[in-house]
Amino acid sequence: MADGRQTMYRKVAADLRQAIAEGTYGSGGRLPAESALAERYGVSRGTIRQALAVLRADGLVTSRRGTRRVVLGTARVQSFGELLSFTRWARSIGEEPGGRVAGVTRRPADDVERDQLRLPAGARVCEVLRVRTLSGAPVMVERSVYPAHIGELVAALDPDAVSHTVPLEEQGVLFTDARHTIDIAFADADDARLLGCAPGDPLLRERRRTTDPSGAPVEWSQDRYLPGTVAFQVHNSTATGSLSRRAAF
Amino acid sequence: MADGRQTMYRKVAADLRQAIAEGTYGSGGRLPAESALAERYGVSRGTIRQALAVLRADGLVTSRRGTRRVVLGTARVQSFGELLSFTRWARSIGEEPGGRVAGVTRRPADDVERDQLRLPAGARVCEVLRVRTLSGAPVMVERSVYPAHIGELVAALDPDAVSHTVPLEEQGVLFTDARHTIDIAFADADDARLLGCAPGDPLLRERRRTTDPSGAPVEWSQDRYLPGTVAFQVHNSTATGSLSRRAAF
DNA sequence: CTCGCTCAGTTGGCTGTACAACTGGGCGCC
DNA sequence: GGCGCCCAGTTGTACAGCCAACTGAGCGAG
Repeated sequence: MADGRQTMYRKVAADLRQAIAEGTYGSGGRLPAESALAERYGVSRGTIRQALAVLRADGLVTSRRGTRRVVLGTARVQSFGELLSFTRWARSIGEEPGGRVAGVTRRPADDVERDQLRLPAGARVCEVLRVRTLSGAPVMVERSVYPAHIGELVAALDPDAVSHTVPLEEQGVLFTDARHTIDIAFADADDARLLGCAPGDPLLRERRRTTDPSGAPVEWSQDRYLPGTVAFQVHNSTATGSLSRRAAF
Repeated sequence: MADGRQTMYRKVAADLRQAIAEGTYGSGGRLPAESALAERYGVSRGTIRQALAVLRADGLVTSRRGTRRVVLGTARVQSFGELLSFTRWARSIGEEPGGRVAGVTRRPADDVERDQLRLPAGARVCEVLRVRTLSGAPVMVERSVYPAHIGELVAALDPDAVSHTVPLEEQGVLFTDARHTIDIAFADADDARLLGCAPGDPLLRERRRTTDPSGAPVEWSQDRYLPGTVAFQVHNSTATGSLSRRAAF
């Protein structure tokens, strides 16, 4: 998963994840007890519990007082980076990502943008309009709005660059937290032209605000996917929840 | 909420959540150190860390080695129950939920249903078709498929009952984990008739598989929302992730 | 045979300790 | 003034232990 930090609980979690994926415990089967795992890996029970919390958050196992953990499924969960970057995501599923910048505009931030990016009145932003392709076919239109200082870095990138997030991270712009809102939008003239659909056609919309390690917003993006190209999947439990349904009126 | 189990870390988490919502630390402000919170609440640092992990999962605070935690936002996150039950969700946002059963069918499970509900070949299921309303206006069509033994309980419910999940839980059917897949679907004849739209109109689709504490699937449901009525929101970070994007081809 | 009780096994919750890794500000040097 | 180093403060990781709460299976009484 490209996360080089090798701590014990990550190693244990990775090992258990692989064992589950290989069907070692079966679907609906039971995991060994925490104490047994602790002995097997030569670590304390606390470390095992940390590893299992990761799998739990990924929706791979249940956990309930009194009985051993049960395998829920073998779902492949993407790392944060794969979710954030269209390029990384496409490569992780074996598709060839592409993209073309269709427009860069610098202008004062509107009210929504000032709120989302936590900018002062009068601040300027940089908006990048891009169409993203899989194996050459247009799939998604991306409207990313950056604060001016980050926008400069983006604008300086090679217009043909497939990925923007990767070079940004190399220049020290880190993405660590994101809030996603998913609903339906209808294609405007730009969408229709870039995606090859008709104006008014429905698109799956993901709006995303991303923040850096210090909690400062670095990106406010709106991605619009052609129907039938992607779906979003979330795991959720009484113990761990990050999904909510919002009224849209 | 409605989670009566009063453990220390839950109390601390609830208290901090409220303080954040009230703006005590400001947006972008910094939380007290774990050790300071431990002293304030009279608990160990481990318990504080457990409480903060909850807020972190909800996307309320960052956390990074070396510096104090930063407030990310005050987003209201719904409990698992509010997300699972249309009725509870509607009430939590101050709307009056309604519903009407438009059809109950008992039949052999198809391949997808057998896979999702982990049923043996030849098993039968019970499908309930319902239209859900907010303040009388149709908003969503729900197609829920239950294994036969649970389907009997559902079919025995009052047809006018607003909520199905609440009485089911009272009868000992517990919902603890769910996997949601969100994309676009197009209205069929039933959808159009029940929602008052035209066949072929786009709908926001949420497919959901819910499991009980032992990991056994109890429900496989497909909900279709009229555009503009709801949006789904997810939090996500390098540390915690349960959202993924899936190819739909 | 059935019901209820007991009990070993298991996870949840909490404490305390120690050290590692990292941040940000302040201080001193140039 | 500007630069780099150092250090106090803070969170991350890991260990060890204790008890509570709960489950499921097995046993015994009726």
